[in-house]
Amino acid sequence: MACRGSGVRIPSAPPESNGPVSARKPGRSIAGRSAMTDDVFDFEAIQARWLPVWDELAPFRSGRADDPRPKRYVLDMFPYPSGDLHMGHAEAYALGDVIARYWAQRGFNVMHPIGWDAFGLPAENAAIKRGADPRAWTYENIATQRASMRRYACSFDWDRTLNTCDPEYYRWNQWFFLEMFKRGLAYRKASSVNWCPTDQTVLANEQVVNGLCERCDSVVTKKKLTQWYLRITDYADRLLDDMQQLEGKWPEKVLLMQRNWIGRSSGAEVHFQVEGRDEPVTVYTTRPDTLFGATFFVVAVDSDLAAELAAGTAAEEEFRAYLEQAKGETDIERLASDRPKTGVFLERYAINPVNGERLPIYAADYVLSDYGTGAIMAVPCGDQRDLDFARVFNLPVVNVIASDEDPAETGVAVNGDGVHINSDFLNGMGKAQAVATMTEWLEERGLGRAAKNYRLRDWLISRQRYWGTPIPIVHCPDCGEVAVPAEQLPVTLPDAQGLDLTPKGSSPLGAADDWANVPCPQCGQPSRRDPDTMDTFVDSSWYYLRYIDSRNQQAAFDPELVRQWFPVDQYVGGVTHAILHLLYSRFFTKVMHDMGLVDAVEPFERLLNQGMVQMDGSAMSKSRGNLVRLSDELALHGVDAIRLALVFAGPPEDDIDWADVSAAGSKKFLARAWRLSGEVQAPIGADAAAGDVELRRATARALHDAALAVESYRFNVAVAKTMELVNATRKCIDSGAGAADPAVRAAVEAVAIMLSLVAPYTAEDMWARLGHAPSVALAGWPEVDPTLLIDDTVTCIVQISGKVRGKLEVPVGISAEALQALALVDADVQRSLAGRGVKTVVVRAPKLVNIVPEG
RNA sequence: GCCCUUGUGGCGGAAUUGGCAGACGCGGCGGACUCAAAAUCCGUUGUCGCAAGACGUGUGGGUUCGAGUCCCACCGAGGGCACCA
Repeated sequence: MACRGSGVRIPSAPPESNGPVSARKPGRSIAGRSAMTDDVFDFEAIQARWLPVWDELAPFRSGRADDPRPKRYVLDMFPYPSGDLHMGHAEAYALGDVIARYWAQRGFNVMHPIGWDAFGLPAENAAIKRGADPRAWTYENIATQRASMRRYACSFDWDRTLNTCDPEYYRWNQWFFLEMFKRGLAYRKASSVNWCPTDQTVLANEQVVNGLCERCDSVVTKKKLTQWYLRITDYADRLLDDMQQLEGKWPEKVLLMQRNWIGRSSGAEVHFQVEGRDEPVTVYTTRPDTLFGATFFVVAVDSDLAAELAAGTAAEEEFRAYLEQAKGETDIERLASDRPKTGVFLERYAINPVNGERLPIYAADYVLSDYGTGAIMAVPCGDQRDLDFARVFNLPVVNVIASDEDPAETGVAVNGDGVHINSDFLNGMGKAQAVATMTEWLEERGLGRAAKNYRLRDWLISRQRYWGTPIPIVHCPDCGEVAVPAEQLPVTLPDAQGLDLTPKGSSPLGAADDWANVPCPQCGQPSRRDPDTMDTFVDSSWYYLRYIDSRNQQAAFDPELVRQWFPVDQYVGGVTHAILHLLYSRFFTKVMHDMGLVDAVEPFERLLNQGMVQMDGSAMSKSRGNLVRLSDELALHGVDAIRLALVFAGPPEDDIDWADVSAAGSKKFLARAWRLSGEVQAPIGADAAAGDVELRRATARALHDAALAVESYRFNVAVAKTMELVNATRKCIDSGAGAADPAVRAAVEAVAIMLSLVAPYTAEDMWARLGHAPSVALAGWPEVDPTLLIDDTVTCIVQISGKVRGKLEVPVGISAEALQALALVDADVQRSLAGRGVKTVVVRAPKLVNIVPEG
């Protein structure tokens, strides 16, 4: 069976000097010395053999203070403990592990932590459904995932784990919140907020996708509520400008999405007098140059200004009805495209500051109350929305940008650059000059000024749910909002026992009187705790800092340790978090920088977004019936084969269709590689330089190429290079220098080390069979002799008019003249030239000659 | 509608950035071993053609001695943004 040809010997067990290792090898020490047992790749036995060894050796512990190796922080997005790990986790963690293990092999002190994002709605909802305690349910799931992760054998430092639902963790959420509160970065305000009727809680803007709740797809409605916010808008410019240093290190797509989300625009504020009102009304516009084209004025229907302007006018009743109607609309309805414009004339007029024209004021729902000032000057010739509105209400259109088409006729606004007309002192100017001139004109007269605006809103963090971090504020009838003193932190969650967790629009914590009733920390009179909990994105906005010092009882982390490890060198996770989590984390990092806690201003040096794992073209899910269970696949093919299959399937950023992946093929390759380790006959330390030079070249090339591939995220290519080396070694043993050649040992050792990035069990077993002590994970990436990367001779391609017509084997150092001469006398070339003369010859020595014939 | 990304064998995907297209693997085909199968191993596999050869990287044009790679136009797929004044 497995014995092929001659020269196959029975491989010996690892030397006894390995002590604890050989003692742990079932089947090998007892009856396992037959060729049959030793030459069969038994992944279950291999997994069972090495897991306990690794537990003991802990090769990836990163906390030693005296570690002289340079640091590298590799971070995987931590999982949500909603059940066992699935295929998506398997891919993400396999990819992150390749990077972490590679840098460990390269001699870095790699910190590769893992923890659990353990607070949040899914856990709570699942708990409600089963009548279980969310706490018990969460910790059970964490235990399950933890066991799965251990078996999945990522290079995690198990000394650093954290759960965000532990009081020792969320205590520091509360501490940060209070630090922000002190600095005016956390504040409470009444505002119209997004409300999910299913989850019965408010949502941040970022959690509303196309008018639907990001988690449950319910249609989101609006509610006027007083809630806690974090002042992320204070950091808008820095969040935007600091992205320059991420250029080329983060996916362009993510940077673009963040830029769009922040949505900075520049223009001007313009003050308009309103008849019958003392104070002018200010509007924001990106096109102050089109002020002469303003023919009416619009205020957001749900703004305070609209109500004020309507009060006491003949239009008041109509306005009220319109407001009611607008309030009842969901974002879905409001944002529907090609929806006709609606509005109400308020019987009031604003005065255009540049020409004194009276502009009728309308209330409309197409103007947003929370962007800019909630009021706009309407320029129908240049703005499509204003033009649409003008056409519905028969308002005049004044063209201020020269164009062949008349917007009033065509219904298409002219919104680009162009020569200004009908614009008095701007006539004849282009856009840029006109904007500058008008802004200056306004500033000189106190009628306006240059201004910037953002799409980004402050981050609403209150949630009316149980399973989260309590907001550490006490509401006192006299003192108002009072911070819980730092020494009283954490404010722990009350027991869920006896609380009604079903969503009902107010926080379950508010009903826990024993918990909620406290004396005011300032004046001592009876007060109540804030009943809301924090958005779980607060938890994940700084967990990567806590890992650095996760057992610290005195502080969130030691700034000195953070100085050593921060920022994260490589972050790996799904693109689904391109806006929310990454934006919030960047914000937190900047706040902490301002607090003097961290040096860095950006948390994540490099970012890799892995794709999703699908099945038959769509996302795996139980309801679709196309769910591939990770645990089944692991049992069938083994951990290494699944990891290898996922890494080899394609570029990490691309989606993987499990239907296109061959786990069986991966297993076959691993067995093939593993078998080599039993055939090596040269002793440890044999001088490879004395071995077969072709195999030595192949080994050097493979190590070199695989390293380059890993460093540029082309992990699939790194695997292919490993496969090539296995093939070359196989060939060398079977039909070349033979198994005793020292180059064979060097090649197989290189295979084990390269394989250790993707298939740690197989690699470790190979390493032991080669006679080495564990762990292969820290064996070190072999030095490559650069002279082996350069061949003595190369194949020179001879082209005629760009088509390959001949090949020459030439020395690498050949001169262009010699090569040209050689090419021209080549028999194949002469035949193809068929007597035609030579016009020009392009020589790129030593690899290419291109001959251009005459005619 | 606007912006971005992308298009290579039956399939997943390679190609030192302008220099042998299809590395590596899956699948297929042929063979060895086997009573047989599985496993394993060897060979083969872009298309057309018996062959020499011709044609081939979504389509059409262009630049170049030479284009998967650069430029223009179009077509298809995926993603982001979408009343943000």
